[in-house]
Amino acid sequence: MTVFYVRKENYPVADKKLLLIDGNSITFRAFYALYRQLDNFVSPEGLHTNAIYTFKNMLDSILKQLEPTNILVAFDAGKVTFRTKMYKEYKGGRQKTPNELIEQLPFVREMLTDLGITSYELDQYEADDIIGTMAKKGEEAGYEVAIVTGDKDLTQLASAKTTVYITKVGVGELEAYTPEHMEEVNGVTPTEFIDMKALMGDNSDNYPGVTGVGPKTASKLIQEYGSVEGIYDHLDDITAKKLKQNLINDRDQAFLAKKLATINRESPVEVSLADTEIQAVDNEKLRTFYERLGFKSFLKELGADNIGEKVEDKNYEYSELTQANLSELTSQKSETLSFHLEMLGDNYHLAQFVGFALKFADELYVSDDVTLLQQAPLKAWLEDAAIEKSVFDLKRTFVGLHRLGIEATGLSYDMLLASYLVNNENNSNDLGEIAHLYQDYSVDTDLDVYGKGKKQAVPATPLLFQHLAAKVSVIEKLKGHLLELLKDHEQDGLYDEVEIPTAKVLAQMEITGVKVLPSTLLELENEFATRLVEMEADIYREAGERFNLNSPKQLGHILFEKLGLPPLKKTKTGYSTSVEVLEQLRSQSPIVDQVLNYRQISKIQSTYVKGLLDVIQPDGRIHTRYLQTLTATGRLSSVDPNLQNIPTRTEEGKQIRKAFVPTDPEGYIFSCDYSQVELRVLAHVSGDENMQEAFKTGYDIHSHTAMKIFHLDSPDQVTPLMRRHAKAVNFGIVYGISDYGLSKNLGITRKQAKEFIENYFEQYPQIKQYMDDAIKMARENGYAETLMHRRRYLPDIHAKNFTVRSFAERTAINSPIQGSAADIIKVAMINMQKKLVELKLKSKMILQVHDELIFDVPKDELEIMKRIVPEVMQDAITLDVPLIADSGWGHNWYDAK
DNA sequence: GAGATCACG
DNA sequence: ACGTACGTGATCTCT
Repeated sequence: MTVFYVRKENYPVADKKLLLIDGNSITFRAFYALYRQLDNFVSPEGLHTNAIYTFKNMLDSILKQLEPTNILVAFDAGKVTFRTKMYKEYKGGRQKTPNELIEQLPFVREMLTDLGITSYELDQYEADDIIGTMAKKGEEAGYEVAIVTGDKDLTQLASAKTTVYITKVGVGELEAYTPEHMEEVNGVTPTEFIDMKALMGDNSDNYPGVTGVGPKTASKLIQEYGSVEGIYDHLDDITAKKLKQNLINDRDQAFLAKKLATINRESPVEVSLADTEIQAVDNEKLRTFYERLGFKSFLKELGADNIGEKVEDKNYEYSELTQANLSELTSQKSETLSFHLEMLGDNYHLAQFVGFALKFADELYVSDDVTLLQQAPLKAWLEDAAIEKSVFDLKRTFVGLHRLGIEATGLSYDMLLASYLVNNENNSNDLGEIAHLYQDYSVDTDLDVYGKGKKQAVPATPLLFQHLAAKVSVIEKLKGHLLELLKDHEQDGLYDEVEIPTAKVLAQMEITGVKVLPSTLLELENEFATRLVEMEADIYREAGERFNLNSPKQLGHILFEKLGLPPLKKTKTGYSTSVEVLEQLRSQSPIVDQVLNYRQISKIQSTYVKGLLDVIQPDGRIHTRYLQTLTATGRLSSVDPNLQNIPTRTEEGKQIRKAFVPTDPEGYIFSCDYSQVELRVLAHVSGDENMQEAFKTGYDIHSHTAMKIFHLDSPDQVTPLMRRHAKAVNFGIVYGISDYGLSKNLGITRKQAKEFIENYFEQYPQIKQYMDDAIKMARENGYAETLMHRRRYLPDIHAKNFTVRSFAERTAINSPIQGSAADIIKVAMINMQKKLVELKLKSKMILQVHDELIFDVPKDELEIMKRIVPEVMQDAITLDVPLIADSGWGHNWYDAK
């Protein structure tokens, strides 16, 4: 049987649909869609394949949506075209297309041929012109025409018979440009769109239009006069003087731009409509092609007959361990093993044990009886430091085993941590999902195996055992590749000396937990409950009715409709009632303040008082989990509960901290935090002499900045307001400042904010240099990097959309700073833990809050902790400026300041 | 399950 | 002209 890639039947001409694809544009999009996966998509022979792979996925999605009968994929032929002859700067000044992308283009075309799809390029012409010409041919022959591209230029071809589809963010979505949609978006028809472009010029194609004319003016002019020619025929009617003069000055440019913008619909294309008929798939060639590129999932799609033995077999041969045969293991020996402990659910402090799997000496063993782990020889193996163990999620494994009375050592490889360092974009912690990232489909996701929500359940034994066997096998299978990637990224040090040891420290912290007094929280609960009832009553009285205060919708109705306050800001769904808005309305009605107060107390009551009471364990302690492989910057996060956002900014909120106490009733909560760690990191990486000087001398950095940007001679002249402003600028710098953001934060005008920033850059010139370099580096490398080589990929740095690109640029500035600070405190934690053990102290590290470490300290260890903690933290790394850590202590967390 | 809000660094 | 501060998690409402 002949196989076609898409449905092929005999259609009458009227039902024929010609699909024209802009091959370069789609390949380009495909490349950047999986840009961060560049290193993971490499064929056995070393060719990058991310664009080819994504192209195929996009193609599938396009074909499914559009169901064409004929297809042509058009490619650009080369740099020299009739347009460059007309204007030699055409498309000049563009960034060079990466070689990793160029090398993939021929393979995209080869794949198309194998799939039975015609592709075509024409010397001297662009893909656009081929598409324009073929669309015309199609329309004339009575076909329905669909064009797919990532480039809005082609929308000028939209007509009653032709729809232009623009790919949206993500792989599959298309936005349909019909003539009607064009008018909605631009206010002009597809043909008029050419004239609009002629006036505006095109930055990315590098040709100018008329000075000072953007989309708004262009659209207005075209709506009025119909075309460029029309405008110049009626120049005298134009009243705006500047605009008129610009039009006169740039006349030649406008007419040239129109020629450049117009797609040539009469190109000498040698392809006929018959040539675009879909051909039979060449299965043999396609299979060879997929094998060559290492596309396992596509091979699978080709069907069982075609897969052969290339696709991984999901049937693992394993032995089931039982009480009866466990002793047979005793004679076995191995210096390394892979191990997986399966628990159902995220919270491994409480999760149900499901089973385990281990692999050593090429043998797979599985069991659903975790008590076997507590017996010989398994317990001894797990506790033997000389046996190196590979796992997925070291911390989870360590804590799980600890619950079984096993103190694991020799845990040396963690697939989850390795994968997070190599690429932290995908923050899944599912073994299956992560394996899939590396093109290994031999293990299913937990979602597929266990289901979710109410339907979550452990499957029948053979299925479960297969899953466990698959997991432990994949840990071992991908190990070499991941370790190699770490080396390539110069991340082996970060992995071995920072992340792996951090996981062990965190496991210890989580297991220790922190003692929280329910009695203190219960007292607060009563107090707040009374106050909340009173506040509610006051608000209802003021509002004249009862309503649900927690519903922003109902509150918005009361404030902005019933009471007639001015709605200052809107959200997607209605009026905004956020603090930002309410603070501005304070003076207008007493209800506003009442609502603000209510909100504050209500938050503390539900999230902290009640929330924490619910998670105190029978041992009287709270055991959070730190997520080590989640954030984009390398920080930790804390969940179930989050102990990194316990209130500190308001007095009522702070009360919560009184419930956090040391184990020893006479002991101390000891807290030590880095002073201005992010700014110090910035001073270091930027090498800015003025800022370094400030830190070296020990000035108050915000006052120092105030002196600098307000041109003062002495610190005495700095007013509190100046210092506050300077502080906001310092923070803003770290976030990748903008005048708008700063003005909003400080409630000043944009102009003032701009001035602050300009002064700042004048005074700290190397910081400006750092910011520019950070963006440049990210553009060149595709990622930003911390002091310890932690990466954050920033594919959006190439985005055309200003907002999207700007966000990536700010991230390029911020991530190395925030991330390096995160690296540093991790080192401090490791050294601190080591020190506690070395000195045989009973004090425990119990919490980390980004720049702060908190300890549970017995009474008689306070003095030594006061000496060693700040010292260890300050010595975690040597920078060009000193690191300073300040300590505080007390009989509860509230007093430890 | 998404959106709004607000707690932290 | 574009429309913004960087990084998180929990709770509540409402569809």
